[in-house]
Amino acid sequence: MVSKAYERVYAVVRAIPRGRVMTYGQVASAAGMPRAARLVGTALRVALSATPLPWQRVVGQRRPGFAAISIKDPVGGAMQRKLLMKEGVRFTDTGAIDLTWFGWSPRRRK
DNA sequence: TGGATGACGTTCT
DNA sequence: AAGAACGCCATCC
Repeated sequence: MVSKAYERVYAVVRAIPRGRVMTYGQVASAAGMPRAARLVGTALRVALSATPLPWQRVVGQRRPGFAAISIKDPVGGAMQRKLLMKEGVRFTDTGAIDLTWFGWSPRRRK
């Protein structure tokens, strides 16, 4: 049984289009929990073996306009990067993602 | 019930 | 500029 909070997180993540990404904080806000960014990470970790989900499209905000892989486990992190590159997301030489190109705002829907 | 735990984010050194 | 320190909050034990 999955909690209500997690269900909302999953709903937001499922709405991220292929080739775009959202930060944990953005997902939390969109799910109605503006300050629960950490919960998003926990929810996705649990979801790995629970429900099919484009979990790779959620990344950590590093500085305004840029995000990066935030998974601690190096193996999982490498897999996420691989999946994102495969769907067209480009990484800078320092491993950052330009949110002005690949960021996604569920409100603006474009 | 209470304290520990992060796939976070912001602020302060 | 890099790193430590907090604040956050649903779950876990």
